[in-house]
Amino acid sequence: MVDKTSGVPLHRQVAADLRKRITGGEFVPGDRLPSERELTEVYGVSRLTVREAVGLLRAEGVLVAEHGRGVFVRPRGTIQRLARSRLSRAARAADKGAFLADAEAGGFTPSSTVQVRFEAADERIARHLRIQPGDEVTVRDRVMRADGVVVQLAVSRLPRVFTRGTAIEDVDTGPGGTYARLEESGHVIGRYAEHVGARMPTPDEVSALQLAEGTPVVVVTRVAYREDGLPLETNDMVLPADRYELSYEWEAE
Amino acid sequence: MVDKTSGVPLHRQVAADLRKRITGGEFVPGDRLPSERELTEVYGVSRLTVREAVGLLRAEGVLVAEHGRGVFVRPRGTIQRLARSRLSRAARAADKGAFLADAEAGGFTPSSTVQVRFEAADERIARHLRIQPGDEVTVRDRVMRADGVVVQLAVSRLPRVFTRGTAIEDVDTGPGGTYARLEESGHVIGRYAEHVGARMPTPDEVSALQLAEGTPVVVVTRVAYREDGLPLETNDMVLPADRYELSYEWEAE
DNA sequence: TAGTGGTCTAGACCACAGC
DNA sequence: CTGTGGTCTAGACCACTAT
Repeated sequence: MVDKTSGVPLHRQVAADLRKRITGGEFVPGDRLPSERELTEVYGVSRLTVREAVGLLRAEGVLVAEHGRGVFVRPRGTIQRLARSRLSRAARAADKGAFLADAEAGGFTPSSTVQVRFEAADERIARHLRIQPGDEVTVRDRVMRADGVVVQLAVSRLPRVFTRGTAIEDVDTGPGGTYARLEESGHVIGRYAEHVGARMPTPDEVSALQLAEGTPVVVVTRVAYREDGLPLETNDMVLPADRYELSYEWEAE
Repeated sequence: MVDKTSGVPLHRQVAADLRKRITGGEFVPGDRLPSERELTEVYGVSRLTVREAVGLLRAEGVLVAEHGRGVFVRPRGTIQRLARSRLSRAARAADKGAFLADAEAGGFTPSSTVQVRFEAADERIARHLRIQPGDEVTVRDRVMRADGVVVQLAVSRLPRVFTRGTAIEDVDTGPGGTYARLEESGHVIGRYAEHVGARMPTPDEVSALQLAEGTPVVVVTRVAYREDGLPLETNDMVLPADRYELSYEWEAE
């Protein structure tokens, strides 16, 4: 039950109690909670109050609701680990782009859909690529799937001067992907930088990535530089935070 | 207004319209929206429906509500960039730990509160540190502030065999911090690894970091290795995602 | 004091899942 | 068909902010 005189909002009391029962092991991942109407009787509050409590825990990523079935303790998903080694030249030589290398490591069947288009660089892209805003860039928009489910969105942008006449402007870039084509054109990759952040997804991303409520997205912007330091490509990746962990390692100093 | 026959839930229609008006520039960050009661008249729906719409946009991090004042378009915070160079030995030689180096780069006044305790390693820590679960570890629990506001939580753990008799077991580790003391004891850092993820914060983290609704946290686990590959330390950091961006860079191949 | 968001109730109907 | 979560209304009172 709840204490209606404590001053603590009832839905917070209910949420706290459910959270405690879940972390205490009374409900384990995958379990169905009592229905909302049952919880109104258990706690002696209205249905809206129960729904607000459940809503808090959904926003925290603790619970997921399934229409017509019930409210469940969210099952723990499999974490896919991405290490920087996925960008090794050795992997490219073996005909694999970064995502195919991930797939091999993760043991899933990869597929992806690509759209190619051309646009004018906005201010952020221009800064990353060290070009002028408005300069033409080649844009490769990819939706990546593992065993059929979308797991990653990636938008790659290159100054068009580097892609004209290459397979980078085709949907299929051929073995080794974009980076292999760049190196064939004499643009040898010298350095990578990745900028990592996180935020809540847009509604578009929620549907594209089939995100459960309370799931943030990890946003990675990778910039690939030529050996002389000139930026060649930016790649904006959006990953569901509950399915990915990124790993970086480096020598001290 | 809304279309009550379209089948699309009213609160989603309201949320979509508000989102469009915000991205369209009708409301800019910091602006106050019309009150909930005004919006009920504008859209011709009940107050709960308006509140559900506002709730969606709050969960997305688009809006923030202030009790008694109104609902506002969330102002964009300053992004603090963390690069791996903060861990350079040069910075340590200049008497600065990683956080002080960040502060200098970011132009804020740093302060922090530290608690030291000892505990038995759990399974995850044991795996990272390559010790047995139950082995004693020294735990340094830090709350870091920039200009007085909490910006980062960090929990550092080291096998106690490396810290006994050193200032690492004191609240004040002295110039250069934990890593400097380790190196003085002959444990020279050879390599770092960072594992990066994101999730929604726990209620404790929400209050400790004063997080606005719809703000995920970035979770970084850093492992520092000795030159011979032996793990020396794990550091679990929790950062508000709206205030941080992490940067990593490395040479190709 | 007036206006704001925060909380809560009682009740209703709809859409979906599963027997 | 029953039970589930999803949506919505009308109305009420409380807590906070600003004037």
